[in-house]
Amino acid sequence: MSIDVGARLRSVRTSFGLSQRELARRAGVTNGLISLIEQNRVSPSVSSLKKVLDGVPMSLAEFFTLDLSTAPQAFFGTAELVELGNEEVSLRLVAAKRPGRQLTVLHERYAVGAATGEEMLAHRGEEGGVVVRGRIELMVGGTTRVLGPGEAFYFSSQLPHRFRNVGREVCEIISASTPPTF
Amino acid sequence: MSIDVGARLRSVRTSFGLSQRELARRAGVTNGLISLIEQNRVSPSVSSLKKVLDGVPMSLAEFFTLDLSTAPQAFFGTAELVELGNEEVSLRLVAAKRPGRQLTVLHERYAVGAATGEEMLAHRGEEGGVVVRGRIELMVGGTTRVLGPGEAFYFSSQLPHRFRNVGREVCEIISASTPPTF
DNA sequence: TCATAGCGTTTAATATCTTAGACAAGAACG
DNA sequence: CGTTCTTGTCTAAGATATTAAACGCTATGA
Repeated sequence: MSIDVGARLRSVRTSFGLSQRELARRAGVTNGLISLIEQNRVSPSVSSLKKVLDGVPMSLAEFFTLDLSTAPQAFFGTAELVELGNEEVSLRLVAAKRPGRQLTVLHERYAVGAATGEEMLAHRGEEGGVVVRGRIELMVGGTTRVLGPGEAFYFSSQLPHRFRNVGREVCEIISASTPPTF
Repeated sequence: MSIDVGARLRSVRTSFGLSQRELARRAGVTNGLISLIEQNRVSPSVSSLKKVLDGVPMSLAEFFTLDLSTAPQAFFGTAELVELGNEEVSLRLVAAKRPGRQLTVLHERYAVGAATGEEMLAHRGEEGGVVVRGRIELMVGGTTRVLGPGEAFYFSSQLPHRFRNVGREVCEIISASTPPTF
């Protein structure tokens, strides 16, 4: 069928967190038009569709290139995270199935005494994160430091690094790295 | 008044070698509408623009992604070929600067008056080649040109095209096909 | 020279889009 | 409980897109 412009526009608008009236105001059209377009009650002229998209903003090329089937999931429940780790170190991956992902976001959980291994890790890219609970010993390059809740890290992954839980309780970290390693 | 829909459509139509009436017939609209759109006298509705593009055929995404400034070079003079071979085997590379090329070259021979058929060819992929001997008339899109020894061609096979030997001797060309067989 | 056929353009009538404004439903608040 | 936001929807009137048919032009050929 003829390109579901309505669904595309609604998807775009809501993903930007805009109401019909707010988008209409930015685009210089009426809210009623947005409504009619989204219901496919009318097929907008290219010029008015462009005006609408200018309010987002988004180009016509991007609009028609959108793949609705791969509507980016923005929120993930605990059960929707993919478990990648082992008994000692739990790695819960966010947005695992998202194609073309440029980030690896992990919810890491280290058992008492657990570490990322005897060997130092080293790979391309950068990574960073924040400690949520417990205490983690982080070695980066030649430097070692123990981080507690609220403290954070960010370094080039090419530097040899290792994580180790030196506290008396489970340690949790939220981390991100690029390019995606998982 | 950005996004020159009229110029885009005219570029697309002529590159496919279609008249306004022929495109209108294929698309199921009137020739007058094509004319008005190409002059930017009206801004077509998305639905009618899609109908028009269906007659080419081309998707809305491709249409709005078109880069009018970078029209791919379709013809190459002798001086525009890049010499890659040695004394034993001479390799004159066609469209050397074209990125993402995916071709393998073949050898064809046309008898006097021979052609690839009355119908225009159109298929996926790309093709190119060099005339070795004789003269060949090549139609690509809306353009026709007679090529002689040393001259060459390279175009997207989606553009309607036809070869015809208009000389008085056998014509040899080195042609290419896609996807690459070697 | 006239006739025919093709081309892109233009115009008047019609179909469709777009606006302005009103409507009903839901949420926040006193 | 109302009041006052907001949300998306709907409708009649106005603006614009689209059609059908004609125009002027160029080329071809009898």
